[in-house]
Order: sequence, then structure tokens, then C-alpha cells
Amino acid sequence: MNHIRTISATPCEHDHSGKSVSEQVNAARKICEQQDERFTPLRAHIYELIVRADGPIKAYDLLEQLRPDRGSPKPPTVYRALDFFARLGLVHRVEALNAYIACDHTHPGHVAEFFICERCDEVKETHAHSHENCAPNGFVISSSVIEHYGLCETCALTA
Amino acid sequence: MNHIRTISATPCEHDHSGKSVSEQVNAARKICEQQDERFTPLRAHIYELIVRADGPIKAYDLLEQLRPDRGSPKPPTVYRALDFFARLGLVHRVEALNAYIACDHTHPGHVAEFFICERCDEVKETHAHSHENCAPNGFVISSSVIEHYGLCETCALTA
DNA sequence: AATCAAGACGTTATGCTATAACAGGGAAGG
DNA sequence: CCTTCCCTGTTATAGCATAACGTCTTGATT
Repeated sequence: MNHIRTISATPCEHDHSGKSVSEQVNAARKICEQQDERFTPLRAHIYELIVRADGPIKAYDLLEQLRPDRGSPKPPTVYRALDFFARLGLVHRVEALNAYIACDHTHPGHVAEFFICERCDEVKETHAHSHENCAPNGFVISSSVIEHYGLCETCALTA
Repeated sequence: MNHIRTISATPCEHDHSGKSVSEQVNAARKICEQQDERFTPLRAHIYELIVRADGPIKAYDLLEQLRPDRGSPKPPTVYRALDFFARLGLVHRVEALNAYIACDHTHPGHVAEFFICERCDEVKETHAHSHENCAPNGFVISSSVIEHYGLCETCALTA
């Protein structure tokens, strides 16, 4: 019992520093076009807001930020865009926060893994190898959620 | 970059078969008492419903099931009990389902890992070693969410 | 015994998160 | 031109969760 199997994680530093907001938006546009999907002005606008947030952002906060420019958008406007981005892997939903975060990396065979500081709200994203090999016999994984909550180094030291 | 670290998972078969509902409830009672917490009749009632569900159950479904016996309970009644159980590790929240599941196992140094079949809704729980060692330098994990979605063996074969 | 503090529970009200369903418009292809 | 698909707007509602207040019980203290 309690047979140990091994999986591995790749802490590839995933902060998008080094990429400007517009570079990230353009990267997203390219990914869309490669898949024959439309990166409409509305989608570009919303994606830019997500990138600018530089961390998890909530659907209704996006809604607020859309307001001055686009009248009084309703929730479906935002949720449709979020669904679209999620489908293309351009955003991840952070389940335990009901929030969404931009991701311009794709790592085939890997899943996003988040480390979320509960004190300063900073989020680090890494990618773990799929947990397929620690699944119950025969289970086929189609998506995974891996989120860790705690304190980042800075906050842990000053706590 | 992309330095590989290793973590491990222990697929200890975690189904509670072999334990009757009342045995699980009593086990929970014992865990409460050991921690000088009160396993009140209401809590016992709610815990039994969670155990009987034999899988993730939603807060408002619990609320419904409480009804005939306890008048017209309101949401806080259920959420307070769920918070209590979660604090003691007697239930886990399945984030991506907004649902709750009984757990009478405690594995110090391990975190619960769920494999959820999207076709038959069956859930297998295993326990992974903490991901502490794949965290960014200095990050201190206080809780983790690991959930996998896909098809169980049976459903994968008949899909 | 009287008092006090903590926590369990009931209740009202509200806030936050998300989607169903229908209507109009615009782009791409026949 | 016209049809089809999908993008967007809009209304309405469903689903999930908590704040805040009051009462009662329990157990400890005086």
C-alpha cells in the first residue's frame, strides 16, 4: 500500500516581465490567428485589461474597467471573452479565487501550477508535468487544477 | 532554466468502502472530541448527509436535504457547518465544482488530490506529497488544491 | 447561585459569480 | 445576393456565499 510514484515539476520562471503589455497582447493575437479564431477589438480590449492586471482579476472587475469606454457592458460580455481565452489557453481560471489570469505560455504535456501569496496577493506560475502517471489506473486526465496558497518568501520573512 | 525537481504522489486507495455511514460519522465525532470541538446534533446530521452523498455535494443540496427534518434552514446553517468541518479537515471543498466531500483520512505532510470523472461524476481521492519542494524559493505553502478532470477507466473505455 | 464569555444556531438581508435565452449585426463563402 | 456562422448586446434569472444581528446554551469564574 501507499506505493510511491514519481512526478516532476518544472519551476520555469513564468513572470511575463520583459514583455510589455502590447507585446503580450500581440502574442495573443498571433495565437488566435494561428488557430483561425478572431481577435476582435472587444477581445483585444479585454485581454489587455487582463494582462495589465498583472495577476488574477475578477470578472466583475473587468466589467467595471470596460465601462467608461464601452457603455455599460453586461456580465456575458466578459464571460464570453473569458471562455474564449480559456479555450485557447490564453487565460487560466484560478479556481479558489474566482479569478482569471493571463498566460501566454503553452507547455504541451504540462499543467499550470500557481503559488498564491495570501498576504501580498502575488502569484507565481510554474508548470508541472501532467499528473497522468499518478492517476488511478486508467483515468484519462483532460484538465488539471493545481493551486497553492501560503506566503511568498518576502512575506514569510516579514510575517 | 526549467530545472526539474521531483515530487511524489501516493495513490493510497481512499474510498471509504468498508466503513459504514455511521462508522464514518462516529470517526468524525471522535476527531472533533479529540480537539475539544463540539460535534452537535446539527453537525452530526449535516456530516451524515455529506457522507451519504458518497461524492461531492453542493451546499444548497445539503440545505434541501436538511429541510423535512429541521424546518427551513438558511444557507448560513450549512456554510457554518462546512467551514467547521473544513477547519478540522473532515471535508474538502472541490473548488472547480463548488462542492464539498467528506474525508475521514488525515495524512500529515500530504495534500488531497482528486480525480473527477466528467461523465459519471465518480471521484477518486488520493494524497500527494506536499508540493513544498517545487515551490518558488522561499514560498511557504499553507494549503493546496489539486484537482484533475477527465474520464475514469470505465467511462474512457465506453466513450 | 449569579455573572460572564464564548460559541452555536436562527434569521434577514444582501452581495458576488455565472449563465440561459433571445435579438441584431457583420464577415466569409457559395 | 443570400445564407451561415459567430460575435455582441440585452434582459432576466439562477447559483453560490457571507455580513450582521439576536437569542440561547454551555461552561468557567466569582
